[in-house]
Amino acid sequence: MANEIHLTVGGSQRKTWPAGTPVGEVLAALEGETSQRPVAARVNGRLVDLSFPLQEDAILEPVYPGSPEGREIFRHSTSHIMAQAVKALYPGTKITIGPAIEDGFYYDFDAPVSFTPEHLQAIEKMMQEIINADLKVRRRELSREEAKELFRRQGEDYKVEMLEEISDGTVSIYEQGDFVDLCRGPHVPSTKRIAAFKLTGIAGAYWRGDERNKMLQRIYGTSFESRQLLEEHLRRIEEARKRDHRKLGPELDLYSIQEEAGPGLVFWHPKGARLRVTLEDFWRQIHYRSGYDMVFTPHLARVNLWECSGHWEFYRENMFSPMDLDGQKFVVKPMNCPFHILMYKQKLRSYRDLPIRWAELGTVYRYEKSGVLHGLMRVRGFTQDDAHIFCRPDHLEEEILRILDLNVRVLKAFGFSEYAIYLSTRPEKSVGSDEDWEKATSALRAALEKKGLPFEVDSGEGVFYGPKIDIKIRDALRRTWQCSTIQVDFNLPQRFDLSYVASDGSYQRPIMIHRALLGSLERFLGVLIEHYGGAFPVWLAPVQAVVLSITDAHVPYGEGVLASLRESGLRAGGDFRNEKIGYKIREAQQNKVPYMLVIGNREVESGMVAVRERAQGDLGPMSVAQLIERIKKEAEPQS
RNA sequence: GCCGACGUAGCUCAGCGGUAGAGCAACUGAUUCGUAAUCAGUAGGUCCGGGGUUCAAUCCCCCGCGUCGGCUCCA
Repeated sequence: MANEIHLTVGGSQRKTWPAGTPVGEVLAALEGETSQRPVAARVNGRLVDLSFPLQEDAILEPVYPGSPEGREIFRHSTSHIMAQAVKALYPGTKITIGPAIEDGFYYDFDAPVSFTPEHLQAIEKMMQEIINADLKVRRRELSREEAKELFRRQGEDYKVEMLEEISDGTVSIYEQGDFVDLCRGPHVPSTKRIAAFKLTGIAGAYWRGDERNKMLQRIYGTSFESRQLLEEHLRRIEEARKRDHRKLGPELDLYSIQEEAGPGLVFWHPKGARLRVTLEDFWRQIHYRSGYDMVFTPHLARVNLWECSGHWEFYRENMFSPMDLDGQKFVVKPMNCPFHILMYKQKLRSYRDLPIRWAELGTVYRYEKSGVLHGLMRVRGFTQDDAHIFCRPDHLEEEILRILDLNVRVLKAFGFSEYAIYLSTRPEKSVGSDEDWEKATSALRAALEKKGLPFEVDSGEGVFYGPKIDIKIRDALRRTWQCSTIQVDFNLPQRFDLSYVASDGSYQRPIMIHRALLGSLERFLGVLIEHYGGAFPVWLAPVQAVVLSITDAHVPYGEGVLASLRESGLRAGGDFRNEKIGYKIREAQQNKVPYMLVIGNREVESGMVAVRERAQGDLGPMSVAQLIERIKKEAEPQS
């Protein structure tokens, strides 16, 4: 005799059902045929399969494929389908793990063949067959021992290894056709529910993410609840590809990286250099206005300095090998801090001198493993927009607040107003007293709160020498980039025995703050190229305007216009070649120059220029003075 | 560093065991033109580098270097 249970669906629908009814049946009866079908459900907040039998009164919420949870579920199911296809096509393949990730899923395999794009096509075909076969996805619970036996018989060593480490007595497995996987679920009820999928890439990945372990083969893919959404997603990837700074940068003649010179070493061409100079000028100005001083320090130092700082001990694998000079070892700097510290120590400092704020666009060299280099984003020589603040403990919160203030102002100038902020706290291995850590961490936290900046706490993710704030910016394609970092340091002041004379005549230890707002100029410029898609705003554009002559007869007038633009400080160029105007416009447009100034008979006669803006098109005639004023107004950084 | 793919003219790419080709760009000439490509001609290559196999290698094999996709790491 089945008991009756009461179910609440969608807040209002209360109904009575026989106990043991599967979730899917209840939802199907309530939803009718017309509405979107759920892929899973929440029962009293817990995610379950549609086959889950309801045994007690519950609040029932359907999970639809379009929701973030729904997507995660069917993507996870798609990864199972892929694993099934791979096992069917390539016997002997061992499966490991295959989760849903942001924008898709992957599955890691230990396979006897090494996968190529052609294999992916075959796998996709097989996956489609599995989907068309409408295989039911069944959940089963068994004891850990039974599961181990099951996977052992199938030769799934990785699953057995995983089971060894699971402490629960019972585990769940999911089956579809002849495929079985150890999995928590939930999953879609049938393979047919995967509307649109695509395999997107092959890569190596270490078993359990540990480089000492075996390298497995990972296949990436994605799936969506409709074909249109999948196509939209693929278009977005295409858009990101078009904006790739590694393509746009050389195309716009901004920079190059050359095999002949070495990997990860950047050459800034004239246009890229203009961009960088503009950025640096802005940066220096805003720092002077914010109470910083600029310093310059050497690129080399005796290895002893790095021994004293601790870098030689802890950071050596990232440093270029020392060079022998007159029997002494010198090292190229991977960081600027020890130099600023040496400058601090040049004289006795009074508490009245603090805080000292020293900023430097310091070029550093770090040995990065060859496989991690990536355009401008990850290089071996780069310039940090570095600063070190030496202050008293009672200054700390105020200084952090000032940094955050400056930080936000600088980022906003480039149109970055959305951040993901992380406060990282004390890690296991660290130096300094509990009290220091506590004070510094709460100063960081208080400053963030006062600024009203929302943040997440990354527990134990601080650097060994102190807590830190990291700010990631979100770009025009909504991708995030780590740029700014603010780190409190108890370690270096102690290692270098820094001190200041306090008001009572005693010697006290200053606190040091390391901070970078843009991070590295190379990376930041790379981010900017992608953020703007190469079409820099007028204030940054390496060339703000080009003068285009229609025929040779207009060249002298055009040269005059160009001269006055340059005279008034604008970055202007001219294209006076014997080419048709359409050709010149096309080229200027491809170079993403904000203003194109067309010069023909009409302009020569009226003493004007015909202005074309790269996005708005033809703006009509304007006097040169008017134009200069317009561009100058647009060229002021927004800070 | 690890796994895999790739490397042909400045760029995008074709080719293939018998000595390398296109389009765009460059250069020269003609054309003097009004808002995203005027026409014609010329020139341009250690086919990433080094070994090996072969009568013969850009092509096949091995070793490097570099790039790309990831992993690990990170500004």
